[in-house]
Amino acid sequence: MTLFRATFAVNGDDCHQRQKVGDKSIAPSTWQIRFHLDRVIEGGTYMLRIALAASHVSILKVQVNERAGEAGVEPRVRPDLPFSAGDAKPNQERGQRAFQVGRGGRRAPLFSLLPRCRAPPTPPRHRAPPPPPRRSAPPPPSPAPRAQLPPSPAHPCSTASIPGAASVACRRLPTARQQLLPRPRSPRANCSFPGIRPSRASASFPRIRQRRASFPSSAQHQLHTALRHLLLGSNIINVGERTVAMAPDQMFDLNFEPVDVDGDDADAAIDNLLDTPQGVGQQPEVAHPDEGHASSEDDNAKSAGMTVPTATTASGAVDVEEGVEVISTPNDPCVGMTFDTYEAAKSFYNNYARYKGFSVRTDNSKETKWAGGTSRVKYVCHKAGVNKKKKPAIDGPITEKEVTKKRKRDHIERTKCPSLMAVKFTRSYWVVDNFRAEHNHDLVQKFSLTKFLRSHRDIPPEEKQFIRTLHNCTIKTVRAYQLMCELYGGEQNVPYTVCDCKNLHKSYGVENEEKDMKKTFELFDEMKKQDPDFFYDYTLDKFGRVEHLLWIDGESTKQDQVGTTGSFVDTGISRTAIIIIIILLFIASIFVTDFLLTIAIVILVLILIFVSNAVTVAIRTMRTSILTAKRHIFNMYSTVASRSPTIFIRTVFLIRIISGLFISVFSITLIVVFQRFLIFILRHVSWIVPVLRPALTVEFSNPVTSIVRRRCRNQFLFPLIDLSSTNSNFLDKACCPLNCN
DNA sequence: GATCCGCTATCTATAAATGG
DNA sequence: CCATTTATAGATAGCGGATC
Repeated sequence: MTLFRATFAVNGDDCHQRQKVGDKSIAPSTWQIRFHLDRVIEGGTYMLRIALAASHVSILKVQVNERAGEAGVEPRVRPDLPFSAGDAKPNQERGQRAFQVGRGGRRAPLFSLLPRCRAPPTPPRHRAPPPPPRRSAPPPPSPAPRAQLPPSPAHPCSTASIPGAASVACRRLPTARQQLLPRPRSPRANCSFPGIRPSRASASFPRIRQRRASFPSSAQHQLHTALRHLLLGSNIINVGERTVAMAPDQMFDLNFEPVDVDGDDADAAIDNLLDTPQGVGQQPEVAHPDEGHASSEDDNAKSAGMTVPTATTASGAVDVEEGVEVISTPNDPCVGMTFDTYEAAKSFYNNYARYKGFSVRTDNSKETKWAGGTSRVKYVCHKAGVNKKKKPAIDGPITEKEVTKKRKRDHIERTKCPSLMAVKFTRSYWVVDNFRAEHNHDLVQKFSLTKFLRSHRDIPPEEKQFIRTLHNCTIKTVRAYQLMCELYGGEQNVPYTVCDCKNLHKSYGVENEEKDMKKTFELFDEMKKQDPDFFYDYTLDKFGRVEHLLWIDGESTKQDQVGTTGSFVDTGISRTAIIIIIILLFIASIFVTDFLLTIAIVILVLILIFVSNAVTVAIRTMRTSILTAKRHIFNMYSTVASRSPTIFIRTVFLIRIISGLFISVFSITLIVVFQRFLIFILRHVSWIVPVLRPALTVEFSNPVTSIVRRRCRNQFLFPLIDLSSTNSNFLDKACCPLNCN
């Protein structure tokens, strides 16, 4: 039962900020969450789950049962739990516990503290042999026979939250039946090793967990320890002589009776709940020899001063401490290894490849009739095969394109690398039927650099959502990436590049590409309701797309000051431009004796000056009077006037040319009257609009290519477009009365 | 006949250079 | 810093020969 879930978009202002009390003093703010429970089980066990994001040194203080101490109300916290020095500061009065995190410069890693959704566990088709006992830590006895019943569908995890927001969620303790089910810890069950016990470094090397393990350990360990004590201390784990925990993937309903589990599982449950990588911030776990190996290559590399991953590290963890990378050691693939899906096989091989320092691609796949689809897939090193032959040079004259300097591109030189892993479908599962480990090229030795390899670059879904949220909050792409670097503890830990963020940002624009016109017209309709004089019209091309768009706001005709307000039609003419034209005419008459040539030169100058000026005025008008929101980070002038010569404003063109010719003969007053007369005609003589529409509308693009139009729409109308999700109030801002401040 | 293997052509998605 | 462009990687399918 999720009681509260906060997001930046909806309630970003609900962040727990300090409050000013009086002039100088600052007091912390407090959230109080009340659980309205219909049925409370006395002596039951309930779990409070907290996600915390802090950018500075922060103190988390949790108080449970504020009525503790009152008559008939028992305090539900254990005041006798020890706290590690530096990890937590107990304040045990009235059941309070306070923890300080983020101290020492390193900030609490964000995502490692957040709950996440897990996919429903896939029942393994091919069961792994029982693992032998560990040497270092013998496993506890199995509490109950598992996997006797088919796994129940996982409850939809509703605890996923937008990063950066606090969330409080509870989960249901497992029922007796659920305890008999295989614990969906990881995709490890999707893989089995013939003759080899499945290790934590096997196919259970989930990418997301591996990535999360790359957070720095110090602050994470602090918070982990703090929350661990909090959970252990607040009657979560102790019921009688047994400890109580929850299944990691089961929702916790406060109205269900809790079920005990053994202490080790409780320990693991909390580890899983906190989503903290094993061993991070603790003594590195010594891996079993079966789990990996420290090859002679590694030793050689070490002796050569290179940083190599070692086998004696935590599972899946990569940390950077004083320049030394620490990662886990996945098992090598071997013939006979089985997987549920070929995607799982690829994921496993990809993780192995990242540890080794190469990238993976799919070489080819074959289909057979009996399999009903792909039956064999071969994954190879990214340097397998040979580079494509370049097309032979075309005889003939050298074109301009060939002369133009070509871009520098990354080039992967394929070396016929023999490394591969082939999996074959055997009617029930996928089995590795071929594996070659040797490479004929150098591998990436430093683990943190492997993120640049193609197959290892990825932005996890939750971080995509986070970046999108940042983007909607006007945080630029590069800034968002810098933030992620900060959260990861350094750019070397971020599993993607700033270029990936840019491309992700670009994809957001593509999503809205088909919505912009609809949103624009909705906005225009709204504006028309508020401004009865507002007028707009449009034409469609043969494909039904908006070809021309015209709008006139009501303020344009009410302003006496020509040239500073108005719409695309009423762009007016600036007095500065008039002076310039008179000077140009004077100069031209001095140096050019031919009358017609003089007129031609003047017309050209007029076009250049007026069109440019008109666009400038129109852009300024749009910026100040219509697009009132703050998300206008685009260079309209360069878009319309400089970069797109196909775009011009016919209306302005005609009006300005005619006006400019009149300037040399008549007074400025006549021009103003003429312009206002045109506008009056446009607004009040209905039949003239369709007649003059082609000349009175703004040409946005060549309808064939639509590139210019898309560019113009993306930049010019983008603030009107992205109305989804977080900026739901943007429309209200944009629809405020025109020329409002 | 089914399968495997190597090679090539074609298409698509995208990384990243480029210009404004 | 952003939108646009474009070369490239990767995916896919097809073909022919070899092998079982």
